[in-house]
Parts: sequence; C-alpha cells; structure tokens
Amino acid sequence: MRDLDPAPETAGMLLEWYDRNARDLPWRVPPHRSRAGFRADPYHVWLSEVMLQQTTVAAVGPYFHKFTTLWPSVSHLAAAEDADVMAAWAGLGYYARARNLLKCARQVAGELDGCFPDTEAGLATLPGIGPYTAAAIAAIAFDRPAVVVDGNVERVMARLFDIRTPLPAAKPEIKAAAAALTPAERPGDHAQAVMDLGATICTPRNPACGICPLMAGCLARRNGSAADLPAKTPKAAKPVRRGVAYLARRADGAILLERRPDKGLLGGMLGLPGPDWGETVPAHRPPVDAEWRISPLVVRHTFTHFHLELEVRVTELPEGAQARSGRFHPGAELRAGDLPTVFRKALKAGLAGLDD
DNA sequence: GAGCCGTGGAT
DNA sequence: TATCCAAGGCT
Repeated sequence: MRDLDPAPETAGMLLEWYDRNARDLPWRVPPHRSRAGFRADPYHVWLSEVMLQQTTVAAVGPYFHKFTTLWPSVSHLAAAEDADVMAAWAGLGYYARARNLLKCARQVAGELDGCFPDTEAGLATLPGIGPYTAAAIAAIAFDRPAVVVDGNVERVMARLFDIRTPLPAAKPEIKAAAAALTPAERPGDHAQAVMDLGATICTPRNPACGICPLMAGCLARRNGSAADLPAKTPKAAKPVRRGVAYLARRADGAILLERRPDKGLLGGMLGLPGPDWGETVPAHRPPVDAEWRISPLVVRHTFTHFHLELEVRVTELPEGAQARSGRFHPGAELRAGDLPTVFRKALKAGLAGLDD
C-alpha cells in the first residue's frame, strides 16, 4: 500500500472550511455549538444515519421529521407497531432498514435501558448498524475518533491521494488514507466536513476544484485525474422482469392488499397481490375468481438490479367478497403513501382502469 | 467478494 | 431515454 501522509495542515483547513460552510441539517449540531461542547441526540444521529444510507439528504428530510414527530425517542419507536413503522417508511426504499431499525430500537430500549452504546464496537453489534454507521454515530454523537468511510469519503480520499485502484479493491487503501486524516479533536465535525465537502464541492461529476479548501494538497488536481476518480469496476446490465398485479375493489370501496414476506424484495411491505416477478409471468391463479380486465396502463419501475414491467388487472367485487389471501383495506384507511412506490404506481394505473 | 435490496434527481 | 448515483448492510 502506498504511503498516504496528508499534508499536516489539511485536516485543519477542512475544519475551518466546515466552520464557515457547514450545511444546516435538522439532525446536526452546527459547528459553533459543537465547539462549545454540545452533541446531537444519539437517537437523532442514529435515525438520520440509517435513513441516509444510500439515500439523499433531500429525500430523508421529510421522513426524519415524520419519525421524530411520531416517535420522539428510541423508547417511543420501540413501542410502535410494526405496520405503522413500515407504513411511515414507505417510499424511502431499502425496506430492510426499517425492519432493522425496529429491531435495533427494541434492543436498545429493552436491553440497554434506552441508551445507545457509546463505542464503535458496541454500536456495530446492533442490527442495521454496519461499519460506516457505527463509526459515524461514535464520532458524531460520542466524540470518538472513529474513521468514518462512506461514498463521499471514498471519493475525497481517492482524489486527495490520487488513488487509482478501482473500488471496491481500493477500500483498504482508502480506509488508511481516511485514518491518516482523522484528527483527535472534533472527530465528529471532521467526518461531517469530509461528507459535506464530497456532497457540495468534491462531487462525483464536475468537481468544483477551483473553490475547494483542499486544492493545495490534492494530488488528483495536480495530476489532472480528479474527474476520473474514484475508479470503479463496471456494473452488470439490468435485466427486465415481468409481472402481474391484481387490483380488486369491493363495492364498498375496499381494496385487496397483501403483506409481503419479511425477507426479500419489498420485504414486510404492503402490496397488490400477484405472482412473483421473473423473466416471464408464471402460470398462476388470481387472488379471487372473477372477471378480470387489463388496465391499458403498463407500470414500469426500475429497482436496484432489474427493470420491471407490470401489467395491472382489475375487477369490481360485491360487498361481501372474500379473497384467498390478503385483506381488504377500507377506502378510508387506505393511503397510497403507505405503499412502496411500485405499488403506488400500480394502484394509480389500476384505479384509472377501473374508473374509465 | 459479490449479489441482493428502492427511490428520485441529475446529466 | 439511459445511466449514474446517494451519509450501506446483510448474506
């Protein structure tokens, strides 16, 4: 591994930049208060960090507000109903995070007296808290000099040290670089400073090197490689999967929904019934024996690793109708916002087909 | 290590 | 339209 000594003034310049340019985020203690010794509520740090996993600040904002309003502490969250938490998370994606969030909350409330562990190792034992999140909470909430490495840090380090090894093979080298830069003082602000820098200046495309506080010491800028870093091994193309979703509406307006199994795609979430999605639509029976019509609107949706084309079939049923599985949700309690996005789209397409 | 797991915005 | 990508974790 290459020698990765940053210029001695680099970390200090980064913190000075952060003191002047830190973004105002709902879960953040601003630098002037951090310097005065104030720390963020560990519950807020944990909740925001889990929500921010592979998710933009803009998307997280309303969800963070909703969760902290509904459940002001980890103990409140631990006491919540599973279905309420999954419904509140609907639309944010990566639903295993919501299931692990509840597991973690119940573990903290039930076994740890409502207090999060204050060390990186302790945090890392909890569900949904991996290497990044453990380090981030330890640094931000508990002032531990943990080495925080997320996608922003990877990009900033790859450029600062002109690391051309492609990810993920470059991870050890990048971790060493981040460790060499992490200060003993204000490690939480330092971590947030690197991430803010990556989000606003050292961006994936068109990095604003001209206004970067670290421009003097940046090897990629000197070598002209900044725009090409970090290198990544190419990803596989997304295949197309096909499926059918059934929208059954009773005369009283209730709609048939199923809760999906806890594991796998959209695990634990409500959805429209239908066969599993695959290269072709498998032979199957509809959830109710009825006359089904095909909505003219095909739903297209892209997941992490495949494109989906979903046909929506619709029917109207008498008031007392029964289904083989799932539950009819009265129109009054049915909120499209409680569904994952693909089923919000399917519901909309199906209702248009029913009402045309 | 590599596949699985969402979504919406930017380019 | 197609691709990339965002404060990753789990298996």
